[in-house]
Amino acid sequence: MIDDELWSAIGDPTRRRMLDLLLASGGGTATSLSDQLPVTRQAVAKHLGVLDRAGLVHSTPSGRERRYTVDEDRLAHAINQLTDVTSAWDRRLQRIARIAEAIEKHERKLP
Amino acid sequence: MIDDELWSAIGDPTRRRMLDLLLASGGGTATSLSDQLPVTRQAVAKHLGVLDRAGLVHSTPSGRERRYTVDEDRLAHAINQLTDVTSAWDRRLQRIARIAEAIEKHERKLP
DNA sequence: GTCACATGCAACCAAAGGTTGCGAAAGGAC
DNA sequence: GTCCTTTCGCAACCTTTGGTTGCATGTGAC
Repeated sequence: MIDDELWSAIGDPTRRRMLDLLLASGGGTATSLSDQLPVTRQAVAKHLGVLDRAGLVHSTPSGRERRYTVDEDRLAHAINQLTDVTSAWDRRLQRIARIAEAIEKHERKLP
Repeated sequence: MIDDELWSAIGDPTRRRMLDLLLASGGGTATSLSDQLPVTRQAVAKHLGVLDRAGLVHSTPSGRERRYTVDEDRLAHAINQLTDVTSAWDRRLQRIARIAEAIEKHERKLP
């Protein structure tokens, strides 16, 4: 089964963009992230708190700033779960498509 | 780019379960869904409204009940977008893994 | 006609994403 | 050292959203 905290952590579009930015630049602070996002530093800080509780990022204080980096193993885990969900739906859709096709073929025989 | 309404529609865990139930039984009503879910009929009705606005389900009134079915093409589209996001992250993680490996190899040469 | 059941609508509540405002700690300029 | 800037953390507040209860309406079964 899927870990709901993980999913809800990456379910938010702002958090997805944050993870993207952190991956692209190899880490960052609440302030540096908010520069590249359409929300305030405080909103970013709250999201970082969510990501931290989900284990997707880790933070280390360094002087007057606090640097966040992505936990790549954990993110890979989350991505695997996402893939599982999508492939499960894919299989179900394909099964339905096959059934629909069979019904159609069946009905063509008896007008 | 990703359609945010689509993503947010399938981003909610209850709505995901609803789509699953609708696919499994080939359609259903707000009442029949709420029987199989831990929420009230009215909550289900609201979710069905969201899914309907996102184009993921369609409804047809039939007598005193209103029957909902999944728009499979649209859901397939949403799943494709999900797949795109996950594979984009996958590629990025792999690139980072390669870089990290290269750095490690480089540092082993100069103690 | 009456009774049961499914729906739709409204009011209300709690959590989450977002904002502004302020006080405190670290670093650099002088 | 003092001053100024920057970064952070905390609190109060607003809005949206997922959820509830309550009630009125419409439709099928008897």
